[in-house]
Amino acid sequence: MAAATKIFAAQGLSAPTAIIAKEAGVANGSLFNYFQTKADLLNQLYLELKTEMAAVSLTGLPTESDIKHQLFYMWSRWLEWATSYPDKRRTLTYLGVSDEITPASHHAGSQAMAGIARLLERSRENGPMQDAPLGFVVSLMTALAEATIDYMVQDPANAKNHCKVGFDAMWRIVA
Amino acid sequence: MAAATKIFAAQGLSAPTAIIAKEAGVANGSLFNYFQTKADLLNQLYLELKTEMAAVSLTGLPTESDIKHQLFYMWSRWLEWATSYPDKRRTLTYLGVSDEITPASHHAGSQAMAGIARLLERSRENGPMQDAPLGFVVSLMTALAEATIDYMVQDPANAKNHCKVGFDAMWRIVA
Amino acid sequence: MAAATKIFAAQGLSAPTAIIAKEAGVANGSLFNYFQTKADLLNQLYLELKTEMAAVSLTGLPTESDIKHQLFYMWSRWLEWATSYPDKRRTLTYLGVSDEITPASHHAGSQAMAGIARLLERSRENGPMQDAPLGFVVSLMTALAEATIDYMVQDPANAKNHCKVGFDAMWRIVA
Amino acid sequence: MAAATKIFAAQGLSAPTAIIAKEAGVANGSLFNYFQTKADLLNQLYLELKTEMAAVSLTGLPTESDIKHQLFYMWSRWLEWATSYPDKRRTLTYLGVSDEITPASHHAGSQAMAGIARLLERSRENGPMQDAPLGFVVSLMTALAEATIDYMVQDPANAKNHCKVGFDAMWRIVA
DNA sequence: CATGAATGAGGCTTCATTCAT
DNA sequence: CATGAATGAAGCCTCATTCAT
Repeated sequence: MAAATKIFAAQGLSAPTAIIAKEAGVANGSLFNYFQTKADLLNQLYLELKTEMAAVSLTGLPTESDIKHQLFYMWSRWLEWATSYPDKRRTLTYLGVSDEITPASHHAGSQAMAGIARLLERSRENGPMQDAPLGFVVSLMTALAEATIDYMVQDPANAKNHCKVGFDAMWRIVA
Repeated sequence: MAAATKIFAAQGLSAPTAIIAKEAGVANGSLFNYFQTKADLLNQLYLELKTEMAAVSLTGLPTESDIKHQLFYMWSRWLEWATSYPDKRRTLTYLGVSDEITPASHHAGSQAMAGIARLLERSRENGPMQDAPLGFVVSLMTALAEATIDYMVQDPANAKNHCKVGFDAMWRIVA
Repeated sequence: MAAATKIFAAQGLSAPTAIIAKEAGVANGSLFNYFQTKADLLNQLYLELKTEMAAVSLTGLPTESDIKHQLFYMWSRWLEWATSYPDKRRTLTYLGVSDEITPASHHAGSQAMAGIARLLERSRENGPMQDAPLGFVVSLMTALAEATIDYMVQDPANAKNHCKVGFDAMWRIVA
Repeated sequence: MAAATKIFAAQGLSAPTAIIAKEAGVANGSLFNYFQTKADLLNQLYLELKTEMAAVSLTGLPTESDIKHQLFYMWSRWLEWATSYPDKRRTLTYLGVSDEITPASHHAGSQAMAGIARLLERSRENGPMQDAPLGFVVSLMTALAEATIDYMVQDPANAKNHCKVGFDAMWRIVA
């Protein structure tokens, strides 16, 4: 998985399985002892990365603090993870738009983000988006996060500031 | 170009050039009389679609109205274009993340959006993002637009409403 | 087709398509411009050989002679064809028992043998097998022909005699 | 062996050894503790089935009866065995035409049929094929048996009748 | 400039066989 | 003697690109 993440990040999803196997230090065919198909590998990797991202973002959540602080904590961890593991982040981005990822995987991916969605649900209570579908709000937040990450990666010197600016923008949307 | 747009939207960028040629009603070799390579086709298509999108969004801009109305006009045209030509939009999305698109093309694509950027520049004057890099603000707006389009396509019955909700969110970000 | 016949006769149906292409003097991939699939090649070859075999066996049939002479003429031509083109015959034998050959091809193959079946139908009139299903009689005759061919190939010096002995045996079965 | 027979009958001789091992309930590597190579397995299986077939056909032969009755007894047992164990029969057919089976195995297979050949030898005494090579006569009989079996399998309702009709045809050939 | 057959490198996948445990 | 993960050669097939007509 680590090898695949690295190679996909560098070469895109069209990278040959042979390269991944070599990176992993195993033989060409060995890869297919673990994944029946390349598409299988893509789907499992998608789910793993998505799950890890969500899990990391919620680990150590200060549940005692007020909701804005909690949301900011989650947001920070998310963006920190994405900028700390650019390969994982880039690969996850590729996978998210790949047509090899099945609807089932996409659905499972959304499930993994349920915790984040719940946080957002509470954040928008009484806010201007209280009547919009929650899925819509999640999509907007995700889009902002992605755009912010891009900017942080592109201009690392001010990463922390961009992170804050992105969060404030997001907060203005929901609350 | 039209044929390529249609085929890429349906099959992804890995669609064979032969299929595109057939869709266009020409011989498979003829395609290479117009584009030296497949990557060439991708880059030209990217630029064409991006330019069209930007042009459409600004055509008929009510320059006499206040800035918020102008921004909403642009936003509406953009999202209307995207939902009216789902093939163009989907293909443009694919192209946007493809590693076949050269930095030069990406740069030219940004140039095409200069008009939109100018509008946004004026919108955020004195707003909470007045100090952020303009490129960042454009990225956030683009991300919101994409997410909103996705939702409009997914739930066409309430498309108009989603469009408005998305705009209001965007406006809260900048002004 | 000729190349495939030769190679399959020599190496069995598991012969690589690359070898066939080389024998035909074309590139590896060119084969797939003519046959979508290796299975496709097998099926088309099966039909071609079966049809040729049946056609050759009936060409110049002495329709004025009595039925036994006609049957012997057909039988002789058949066995002559098989021994003259051992590659075709061997490949046809392989194809006949391959599970790559579709039921549709088998059916079409039987159709090709309709002329031979008609001859046999007339031969068995009033004979001991007049009440058996015609298909059964055809199968028995085919089986005898195959066995006789094997013997002719194996002992070419007496091929002509084996041919006659085989025919007499067959004639005793039907008339 | 039983597992191999079943799997080969269902999937052809190209069935993976791993599937056979699984069917046999052993690890895929264990198969190679008993057979040095897959070809080895094929050859041993060929011999076992051929031997069983011949042995069954001759068990309980009514040696006191006249030769025609003995031949019919043998014929019936043969065809009964083939229709009772379609997997064994089908696998034996595949093996018979496989190029993995060595000449030595083919020879040993013929040896196993020596008893049947002897019966046929006596049957054709003074008959129309008294001067033909015995091997030829055996081949013709085998061919008829195979064709008859095919028909019995295909139309089981009249199997017994087809068996008798096939025998009568064979008898007319030799006596 | 159009055509479309030919090319051949390269990708995914299978599977007989090995071998350390 | 059993296991089963690992191997890597080999096969089928795809497809961007060329080029003679």
